[in-house]
Formats: sequence, structure tokens, C-alpha cells
Amino acid sequence: MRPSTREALVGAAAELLDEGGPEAVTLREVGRRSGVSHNAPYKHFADKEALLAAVAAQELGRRASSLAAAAEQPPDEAVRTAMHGYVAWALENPRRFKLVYGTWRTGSPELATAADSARSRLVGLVTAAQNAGALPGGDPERLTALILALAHGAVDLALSGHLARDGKGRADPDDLIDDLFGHLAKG
Amino acid sequence: MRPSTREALVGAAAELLDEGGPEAVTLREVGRRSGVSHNAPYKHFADKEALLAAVAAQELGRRASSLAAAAEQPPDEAVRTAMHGYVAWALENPRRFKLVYGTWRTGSPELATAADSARSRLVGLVTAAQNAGALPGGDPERLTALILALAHGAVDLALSGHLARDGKGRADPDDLIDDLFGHLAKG
DNA sequence: ACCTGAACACCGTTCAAGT
DNA sequence: ACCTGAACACCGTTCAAGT
Repeated sequence: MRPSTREALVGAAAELLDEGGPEAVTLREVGRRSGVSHNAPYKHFADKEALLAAVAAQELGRRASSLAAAAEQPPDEAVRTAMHGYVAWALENPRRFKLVYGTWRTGSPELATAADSARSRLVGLVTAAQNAGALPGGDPERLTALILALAHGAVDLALSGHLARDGKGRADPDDLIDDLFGHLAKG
Repeated sequence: MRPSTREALVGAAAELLDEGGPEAVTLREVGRRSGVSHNAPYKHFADKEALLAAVAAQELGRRASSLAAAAEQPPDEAVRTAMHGYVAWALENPRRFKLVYGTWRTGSPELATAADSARSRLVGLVTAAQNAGALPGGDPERLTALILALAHGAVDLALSGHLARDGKGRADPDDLIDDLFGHLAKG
């Protein structure tokens, strides 16, 4: 069966987001690409932000699935692999990354659920790595937060050009992740 | 002497940014609060983005000054103090934080200079801490990037609600910074 | 050099009306 | 239940003109 109007709207919005950022997502163009009028979206979403939240939730759901794939690796490598995957996703889809972690004026339950799901999967990987002796002990949620914060910050700084780009101090997000795991292994 | 028109425009833009985010910074309101017409800003800035870049550069310049203050502490504590200061600034001024590290369609040399200045000050603090034996060795630029990425990511995740908020795994950005320094000290 | 007022194209949102 | 067309208020930007 062909996509429902709602799915078409979300798809068109994601497409426009990739092409030109959130302000390029005009309800008029979303409607046009979906074959409906420019205010048909209001029958499916409260406003433009709710439409963007649906795009973010869809993206986060896909991220959670790719975390499930990382879980099939041996536990001592799964977390690192997952983090490199996170970085690759963010660098390839910077506007989706910025959207997902942007500021929302009105909280979307759909988005919150997707975020919790992704984070709890990662906590599972970290716990397994701890049990395998590949990561130091302590509260797994807290260690997960540490690792995720580093990966997230490295990507965000890289995207905004605030990471040293040239010269001998050059480090990309993948390097920083490996550095962190090196320090954690020594502890 | 009273503020020039340019300074008034930047000040009004910063005020509006704090009140309602970037989209609340309308050139019409900026002009009104500065006592000029709604298109007078175009005589000082190429467009709205250039005005926002001036706000970001001003903010980053102030951040660099506050890093200078941290340098007066003993070297083994200066970096940690600076990072807690970074977190406090970001949590108190989330819209300025998001603006500074947002995506710019057109690069501003003013902003790039301010960013380099802030980062090189931090590298100086890290180098001093390494010499004092408070941080592990290795390339100071790269270690600086690691620490900054963690602080930045922790704040950004906290602002977007992607850090665990309740339950036993709860960690705020300050906790994560201390955790990182703990792991680094053990290495 | 700096500023103004009018104008243009565009956008989010609302509303009355249609099926 | 879902959609349309007209309309409203608003905004970034441009332009001709003023001092």
C-alpha cells in the first residue's frame, strides 16, 4: 500500500530538512511535494514544530535499530563500534542530528519514547562490556552518559568547526572516542 | 560616550535572543529597540545571520576572558574549574550557547578569531596541568579536545533532555566532568 | 556614511466551506 | 474525518530617496 498522507508529509519534511535545514521545511513545500494543499498538514500535526518532531522521532527510531545491530558484536567491542556508528551517522546527516538534539518548545511524547529506547539499548551494551571486563565498573547509566556525552560533544564541536582542524593537535571525533576508551581501559 | 548604533543593534539582538531564541530576533524589533528603522541594520550587517554572528563573537570573547580568570588558580585545579564554569555559563545562557555552536551558513572571521582565542587559552591551562602532573601526558591540544568535547556534549545533552534525569543513573554535566577527571587521574 | 519609508515575495496559522 | 482556498499578520530583504 502506498504511503498515507501523514507518512508522505513526514517524508517530504525530512527531505527538505536534508536539503536546506529546518527553515527550508515550509509547510507550503511539504504540502506540494505530498500532493496536498499547504495547510493539509494541520490535520495531522498541531504545527510546524510537531511535524519536525515526528521527523526527529523517526530518525531516533532508526538509530535505536542500528544500536541493536551493534549488540551482535563481542561485548568488549560493541560499545566502541556503536559510538563510531553514532559519529558516522551524525557527520553524514548533520541536519537530522541537530534537529534531534535541538531545543523543542513543546515536548513530544513520541520523541521522548524514541530517545529513551535508544539510550537504554546503549546502557545494555555498556553493562555487557563491564561484565566482560572491557570497561571500568560503577553505575552503568552513569558510564553510558560519560561515553555518550563525549561522542556527542566531539561531533557537535566538529560540525560547528570548534575542533582543531589542522596542525599537530588535529583530532576528529573518532580519534577522541578511541582516546577515551584508552583512558578508561587504563583505570 | 553612549553606545554606537552598531553596539545598540548587537545589544538588542542579544536581548531578544535570550528572550525567545533566534527566531525572536526580528530586524524590525532590533531596530525599534535601538531607535532606528527596521532596515538600518543592513548598513552595519550584511543580513540577519551576520548580526547573530556578531552576538556570538561577543559572547565568545567574554568566555575567553573568564578563562583567563581560571588561569589564576593552581594548575592542578584550573582546568576543572574552567570546565565547571563552562557548564554554568551554558546552562544559564542556553540560547547563547546554542547560537555560538550552531551552524553558520556563512563563516564570520570575527567569530572564528574569538573561537580560536578561547580554545588556545584552554590549551594553555591543560598544558600547565600536565606539567604539574595532574593530567596524563600526550598532545595537549588533543587532550584539550577530549575534555572540551565531554563538557560540551554533557551540556548539550542536558539541554535537550537526553541525559538521564531521574533514577539512580542520574548524572548532571558537573558529575560527568568530575568522572572524567577521575578516570584521567588513574591512567 | 548612515538612515528612512514603501514595496515585494514569502511564510505560519486561522477560518469558513466543501466531500 | 480529511481537505481546500482565501485571508491575516508577520518577516527578511531590496530600492529609491533623503541628510
